[in-house]
Amino acid sequence: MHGTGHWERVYAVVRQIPRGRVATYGQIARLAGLGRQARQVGYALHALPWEGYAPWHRVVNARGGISLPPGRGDDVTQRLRLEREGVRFDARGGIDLKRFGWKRRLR
DNA sequence: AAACTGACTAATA
DNA sequence: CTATTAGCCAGTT
Repeated sequence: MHGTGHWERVYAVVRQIPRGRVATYGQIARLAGLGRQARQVGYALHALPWEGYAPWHRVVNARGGISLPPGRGDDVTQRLRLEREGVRFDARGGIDLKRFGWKRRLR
């Protein structure tokens, strides 16, 4: 079905992430009013209705790294897209959230 | 209906 | 730094 579940809420927040910025699952969960169910955020993104429904590639884990399991190539796609938006990865394959973390309003 | 699953996080050891 | 534990909860089997 569609529109069911609170995933739409997650998608709405993800769409607000500006280009060249990234947000963590926990952050999305909080902004979406889901409290601490960061897992559900990742789950929601996995179940995207279709590619382009929301910029899923701008969501990373708390360490600023990609959480997608390797093997499907999705992780590569995510990194590629982020780099194209100007997000830099360090040697460890992590993003400096201090610089690229999405600061929702403020400042 | 009960058990299992999972693109997570934070705290502990 | 890595490993383990617990919390969280909707969707799937």
